[in-house]
Amino acid sequence: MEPRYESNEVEPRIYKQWEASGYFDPDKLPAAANPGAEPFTVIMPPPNANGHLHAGHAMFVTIEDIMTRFARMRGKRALWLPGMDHAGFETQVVYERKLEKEGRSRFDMTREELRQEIWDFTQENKVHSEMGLRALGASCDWSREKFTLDPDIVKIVYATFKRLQDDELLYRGKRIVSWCPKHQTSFSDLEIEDVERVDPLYYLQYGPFVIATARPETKFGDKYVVMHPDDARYAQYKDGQKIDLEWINGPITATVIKDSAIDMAFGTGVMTITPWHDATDFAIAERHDLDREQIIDERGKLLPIAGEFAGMKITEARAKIIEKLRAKGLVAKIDENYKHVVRTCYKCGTLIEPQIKDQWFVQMKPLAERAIKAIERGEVAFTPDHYKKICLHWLENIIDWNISRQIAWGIPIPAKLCDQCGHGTVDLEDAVKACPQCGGAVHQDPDTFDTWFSSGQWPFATLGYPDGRDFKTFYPTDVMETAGEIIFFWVTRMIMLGLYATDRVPFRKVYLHGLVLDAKGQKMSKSKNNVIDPLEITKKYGTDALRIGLVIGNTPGTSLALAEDRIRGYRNFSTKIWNIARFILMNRPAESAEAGALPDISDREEIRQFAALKAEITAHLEAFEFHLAAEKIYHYIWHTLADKVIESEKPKLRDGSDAEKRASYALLEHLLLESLKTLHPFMPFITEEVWQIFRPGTMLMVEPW
RNA sequence: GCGCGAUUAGCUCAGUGGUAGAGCGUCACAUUGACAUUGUGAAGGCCGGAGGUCCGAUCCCUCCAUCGCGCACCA
Repeated sequence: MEPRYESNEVEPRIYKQWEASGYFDPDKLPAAANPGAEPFTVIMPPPNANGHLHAGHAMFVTIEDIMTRFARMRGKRALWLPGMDHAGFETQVVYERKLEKEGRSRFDMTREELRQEIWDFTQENKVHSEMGLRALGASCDWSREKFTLDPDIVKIVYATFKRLQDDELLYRGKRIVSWCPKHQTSFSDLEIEDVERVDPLYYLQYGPFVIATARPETKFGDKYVVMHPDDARYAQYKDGQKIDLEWINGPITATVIKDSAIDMAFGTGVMTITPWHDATDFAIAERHDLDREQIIDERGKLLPIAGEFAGMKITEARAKIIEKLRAKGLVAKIDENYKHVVRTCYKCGTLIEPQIKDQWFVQMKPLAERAIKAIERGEVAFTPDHYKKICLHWLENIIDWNISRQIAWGIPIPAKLCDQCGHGTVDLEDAVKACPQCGGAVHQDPDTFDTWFSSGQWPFATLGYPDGRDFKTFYPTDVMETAGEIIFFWVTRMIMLGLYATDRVPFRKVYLHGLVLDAKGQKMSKSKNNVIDPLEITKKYGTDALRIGLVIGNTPGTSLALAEDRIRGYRNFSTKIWNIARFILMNRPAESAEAGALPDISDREEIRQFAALKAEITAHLEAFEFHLAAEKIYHYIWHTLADKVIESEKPKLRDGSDAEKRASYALLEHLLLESLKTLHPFMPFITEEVWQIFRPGTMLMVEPW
């Protein structure tokens, strides 16, 4: 053996050997020959094909690889199916930033040009990410790799879309949606971030009433004045009553509306409504069948209805509008310290401008009900357990899902829209030539799907639902391992869509890991310049050191501070293992290579002790207690095998009889090989390398656990 | 507002109904040894606060505090 362990030499060599062996493919495993072998399936959360791997990827690779390797060694037909995500909106944002740096803009390109450029961009990134996963030791089956834009995946997504329409769970309609004026697209409720702010609250004189608003710039079209039906203060005003009054740009006639959504305790208990730009107001307008007018355009600028303010951005218009209202004597008072919550784009922080738009919505309640039942019945179990409650709470309060996005990069929505009435018709075969509603001419829906609509179908789509052989063998999958952060975006939707499409849960267990933070416990971000590149750590200390460093001391669901010190400590552990192996090999009796040459040492106390430890570790792995399993084998190898057993055998190895020497060697070799096996899921490279030095021609990855 | 999580050694975190553990750091001693180091040992914690259950609570229950995070259409 070399005096030093060179991870940079060993790791790529070992990985190639594994890959060449074919054992990543469950059909080529020794277990495949055994008809009784249980399948074990993990579908990889596909990394976004828009950038490099980060520390979070190293975390998921480590945990999923541990699960997969453990299952494989236990004789299961282990499948870990890799993939890459086109990541619609996320990728388009990344690409737009790139364009911006080059002095270009997506608004100067056709959709087709943009799509082609982003396609090339993702294909390049995909290769980087795939190499990164290999460097991290991922024992996934590359022959089954999927991309979310693969034609077979798209076909399955389309079939689900159609089925949703046939089952009347899909509708297209003018609904108020969350619109980002910067990104020029609508979102679902999950892409919105609520931010607390302090703004002025303006009390405006509206005829005989005083209304409170934080957004005077939306008030141009306001012609309904709403109050609670039980409000004694306004009992004199009747529902539907007309009132003439002077408003921002001249006299108007307002109509009194009584609606119990009004909070009598807020402000004056009276408000005017702007249904086009506010969800509450929209709901009131729906109930009373009121007119809706657009005030603000898609870029966040005022429309002609604003008169002299038309064309202004809302932020600059606000002060000027208040100035004018003040001059007209319509400002009753201003509360400068009004604390409220505003909705912003999760990506750019721009204020969300609600707009009424025609979008595709999935009616979620029926889907959520099935998911709730499945979770309550324990058909899907969560680690850590408290995520169960979090999921149920979200599912119980679910709202309809807007799955349309006004961006080029994504799966095109297979539908035709009517030029005249706007009606939408799902059309998978390009067969719809006229609007079934009014007979008008139709055009292709220019929108794409919310990327999560397709990712939500990932477990069954990747396995070739409904007829694929893999689907029959490997679905439902065993575990979905992913980041706790995307539980609503992804996990709950996979459960709902999986149940909907296949009538079965997509996975039996969900394991959620936390964030990987920097050494100081801060979230990594480019702006803070504290991003740790896992591949650099790997080069410096070895992948094995990084992997076990991500596992020990990390419980499911909690975040982990990644300190380089710790990884260095585990690099030292690699060195320790190497030296243990060297020492034992140095003491190998000359003839031991021949079978049966070593004495039987199975009655030694050390053997029994190890067997007991192994049983504990196995139980921890079954229970997803990877941190305990890893710490126990780590501690055993260093502080029992090296510090105690080897030390106590040294005198016999040096001065004992031949028989004693051989017995000592047999004991140490047995304990080392068993330790390597137990450590392999955590530190696959060094364990494989050392194993093959002792057992040439065999492969630890497929040794029986 | 509702909910969830956290609070344990200097730091980062495990853990258990029976006098508290790891890694890193600190200190002392040893060691050229299988060990770009390692070994032996030490210091260091009223296990956030207050009640309760129990023979016994860091662990279970209640309340509180602080921090973090979700969810929430009050203009």
